[in-house]
Amino acid sequence: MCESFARRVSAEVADADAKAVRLVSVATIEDVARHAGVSAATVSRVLNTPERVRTERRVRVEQAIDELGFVPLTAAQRLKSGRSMTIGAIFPRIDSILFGSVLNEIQSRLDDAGFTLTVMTTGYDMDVEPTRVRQLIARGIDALVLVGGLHSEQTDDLIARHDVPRVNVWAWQEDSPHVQIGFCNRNAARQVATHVCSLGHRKIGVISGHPDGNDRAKMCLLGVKDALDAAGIAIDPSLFVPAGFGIEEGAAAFLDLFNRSVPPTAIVCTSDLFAFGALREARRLGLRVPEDVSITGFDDSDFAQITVPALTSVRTPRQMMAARCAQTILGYLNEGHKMSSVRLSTELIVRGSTAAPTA
Amino acid sequence: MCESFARRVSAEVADADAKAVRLVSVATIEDVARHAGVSAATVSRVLNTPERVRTERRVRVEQAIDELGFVPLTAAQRLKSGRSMTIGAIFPRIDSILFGSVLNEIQSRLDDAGFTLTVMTTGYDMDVEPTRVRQLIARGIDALVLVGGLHSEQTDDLIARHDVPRVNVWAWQEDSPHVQIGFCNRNAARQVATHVCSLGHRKIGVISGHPDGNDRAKMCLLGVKDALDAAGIAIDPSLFVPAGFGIEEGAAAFLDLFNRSVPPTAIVCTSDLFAFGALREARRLGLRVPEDVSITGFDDSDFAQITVPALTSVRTPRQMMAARCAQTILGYLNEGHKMSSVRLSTELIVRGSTAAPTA
DNA sequence: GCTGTTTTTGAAAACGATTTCATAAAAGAT
DNA sequence: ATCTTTTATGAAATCGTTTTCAAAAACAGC
Repeated sequence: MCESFARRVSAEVADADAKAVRLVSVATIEDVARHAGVSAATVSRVLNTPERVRTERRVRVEQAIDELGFVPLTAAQRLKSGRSMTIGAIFPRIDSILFGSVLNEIQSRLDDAGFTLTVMTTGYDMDVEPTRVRQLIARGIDALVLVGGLHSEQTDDLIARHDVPRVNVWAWQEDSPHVQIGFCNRNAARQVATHVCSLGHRKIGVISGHPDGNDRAKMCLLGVKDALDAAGIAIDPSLFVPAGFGIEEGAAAFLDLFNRSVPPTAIVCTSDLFAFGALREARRLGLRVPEDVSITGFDDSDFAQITVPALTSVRTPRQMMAARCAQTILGYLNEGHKMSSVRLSTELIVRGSTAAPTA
Repeated sequence: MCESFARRVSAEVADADAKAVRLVSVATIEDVARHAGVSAATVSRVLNTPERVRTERRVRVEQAIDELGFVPLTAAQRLKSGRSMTIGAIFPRIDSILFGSVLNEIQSRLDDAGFTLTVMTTGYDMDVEPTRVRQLIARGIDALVLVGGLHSEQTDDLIARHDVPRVNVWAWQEDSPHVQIGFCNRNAARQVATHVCSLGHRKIGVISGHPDGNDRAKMCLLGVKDALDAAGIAIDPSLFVPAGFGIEEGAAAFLDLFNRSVPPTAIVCTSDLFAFGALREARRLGLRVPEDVSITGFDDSDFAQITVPALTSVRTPRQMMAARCAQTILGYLNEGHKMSSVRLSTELIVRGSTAAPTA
């Protein structure tokens, strides 16, 4: 009944003194039509195809819209037109220097095209992903952005069944059946690990994300192993320490590695965050970087330049990835262009945190 | 016609072999009803009030829902029930170590309660705010989160007219007419500036965000001035350098300040990012911190601990703010509890980047 | 001024859920 | 077994837009 009251009030207002409209609720398109003395259809046309409404009436309607503060509900639009002008994205988290900047870029590009981005997070828990997909589908998203190439069958199934255009970002694999806009994590990790090997390190610790359910972490590990193999270094699984996301976790993993009887001379981290934690912990332990231990990051975040020493890392094309992702989706939705995969390249950035091991 | 085809296919499937359902589009509640041999009303009840449906039929319906991969469209729900289960938030940006973590926390708390957060950004441009508000209102948000206390008249008006519950975060001011959950920026800035003054600095540079249209920046500047006043230091406007958001901008501002004939002995930054940039630039210029120049940050981000020296900053209660914000909104929406303002406190964290000036 | 064409317009039917209301079925009381 | 009460169910109205379709108005050409 609260609602019917609101509607009644707004109707009264429409008929009465428009100047006095304030703090009054929701006007519908019918209210606007009545206020302007036209039909609802005409109001709708003013909103969507103004060129097919006579100037004189259009102006009158626009005025009415203004006076009543009318905002058309997307829910009703969605229902009738089948498009929600919303793109969904499922990311491990919103924060983190990495995801944030990508989301920001995607969002602002979609915004410019009149689309809205709705972001949901998994907190790195693969099991909640199908739920998120369902929530987004329920919202009628016109397309979906996922992080990484590996997703549960349930996720894939839901997306396929509902025929939602889909783009995977942040990964690129030869044989993926999906549209993917990203880079090869394996290759990127190999780049930085190769650099460390070529400096002469033989005992190399690795701090990575948990590989289960995270293909990026998995691929990074493979890349590091590729490099070790190529350098003829035997893989010692005990030197591979998985860590949860964050600086503290990186620090803890570093401490773990340096509690060994013979600690590594270099630490390869598959995230800058881990490396920051490692750097901090190294300093706390009185270890000099890179003299006592070399440390590398992954992603070349903004903060890689502000540490002492600055962090050797591998630059991943996040801005470009975001831009191409938005562009691909918009091209498909607006122009009907086929979506296609894009493989972006990564670049090793050598800074002060790596050096040859001291004999 | 594409749509009617899809509907036809899904109907056929519903009648035929359900096992074969794959890559087929959207089932409606009617399809489910037909498939289960019940009415749409019953399906709706299974979804919303399952306890009022006989077990035997409920199971049949649940099975049908599963087999058809039915997901109810929120658009239709919104239309009928008036609630969208969506909360809107308008932030300057999604990335940035600060906003990201707050958004993440708000989002995950709302998620737990079945609400979705839709974030829109302004890029620090006040002029686009009304547009964002309009977009969110169009989406039928049940509540809105804004950053800061100062907003355009148009923004306030739209929100009021549409009767959207509103919470301002990230600021707290004595006389605000709105619900605000945050801290006093002025006070926080005063805390850190007072610390610098009490160390004996007399010539203090300030790097802050642009104060126009940004009440947080404005309040921070006032706080710094409060401290200088209290210490009996004359305000020198030329030492107040506004900067755009980011590390680079902080570095540039620092450089500007140190190109003066008599550079300051301490730099107060109203954002950790500025301070990181300043630290980097100081190192590049061969200046020692804190011996040659003291530098302070604002917000105590995670990275304040990993710089060398670690950054003196003022900790702002971001997690708590996010948590209370979500809690307040949920309490109002779900339980009807009146929303009320919360003033959170800040804490000065002294680390290695500040010291007394060397004579 | 009349006819034929084009442009504008409004009435009404969707879109896909929820919800009311009346009826049917089950349970309980005697 | 019958009557009352309670619980389950389905038909139909509804939410606020868009869109189709047919009618009305404007415009042209003669």
